[in-house]
Amino acid sequence: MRVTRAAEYAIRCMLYLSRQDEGALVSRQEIAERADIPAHFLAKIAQDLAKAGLIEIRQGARGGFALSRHPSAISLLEVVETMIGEIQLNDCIARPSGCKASYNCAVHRVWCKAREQLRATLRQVSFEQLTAETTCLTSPLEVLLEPESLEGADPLRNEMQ
Amino acid sequence: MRVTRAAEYAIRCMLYLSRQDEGALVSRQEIAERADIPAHFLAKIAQDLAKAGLIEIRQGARGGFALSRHPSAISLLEVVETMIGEIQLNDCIARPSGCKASYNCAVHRVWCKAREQLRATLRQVSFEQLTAETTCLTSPLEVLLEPESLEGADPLRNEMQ
DNA sequence: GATAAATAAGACAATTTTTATCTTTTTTAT
DNA sequence: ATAAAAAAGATAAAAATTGTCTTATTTATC
Repeated sequence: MRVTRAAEYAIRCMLYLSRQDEGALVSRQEIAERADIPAHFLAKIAQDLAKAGLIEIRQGARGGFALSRHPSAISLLEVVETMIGEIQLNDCIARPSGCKASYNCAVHRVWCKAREQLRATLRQVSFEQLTAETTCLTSPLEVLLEPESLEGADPLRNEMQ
Repeated sequence: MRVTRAAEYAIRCMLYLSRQDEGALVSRQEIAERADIPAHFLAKIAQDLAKAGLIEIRQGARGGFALSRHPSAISLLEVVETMIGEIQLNDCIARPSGCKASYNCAVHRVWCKAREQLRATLRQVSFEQLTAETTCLTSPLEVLLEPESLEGADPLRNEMQ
């Protein structure tokens, strides 16, 4: 298991979308700039998020991304696992064939327990909760941005019908 | 955080040593063969384990490795973190500079909580406990080995003075 | 319908990490 | 003195990650 940069970006993207008005469609460019994600990389990430049913993608002029569900129904676990696959702490768990006694191994059982604890913790956290509190994308980031870029971004935002 | 192959090997090595008589010195070759670890890779791993004070290395003829402490005083966490560094679930935690509001970020706090849970779980498990139960290195592996290789390994084992 | 704006898709490259392997040196028991 | 064993470090191979770039496709708007 490794929380990759891609997963980190996915979280930021979802966080940014969660802070918009419900169902708001936001362009990839805006998200990329505001959440500090390489734009083309975000395109790939968005496709994974879309396949997982977390966001809707609208193509074409004035296209962009929008959350498929309310942030209260999206857990941190779901976003992370969409990007890095089901969390496995080690190969022994991931590939039982590599471990000659996984069904009956004490070490294996510890990893399983740790894994389930971790997943439970991440599952309990929704994006609604996260946006209710301060995050990396709230004030501290905005302070760092140029005022113009903030204003310029707004007109790009509209509602998905 | 990723439990690398090296960490997995380190666990197996420690598990193998834990199952010997207390203070037993075992050659690198024997451990490598019996725990299915590439011998030269094990040499590197052993040096990390030795630096961390987990094992003693005896050089020269009839040299080898021995546990520095009783298995009850060695936790799974200590072995894992010796190999992969202090567990961090994501970069945001590892490098606060990369996260613009880590001190005050809701996502950050979730990762911190998950991290401490994981570390606590691994800290609670000692190698004495692990060897008391079946592991990948007990019977299932032995069954797979040729009888000769099992007998041939024994004479290599002796006590560290 | 034409145009422009936006994403989709996929090839490709750079970087980093991991996983080794090999050779030479040093240490130690006998 | 010899041989067995680990130390140390250079090097290579493999895999994963992190991007970038180009071409296609889709869509809103005029």
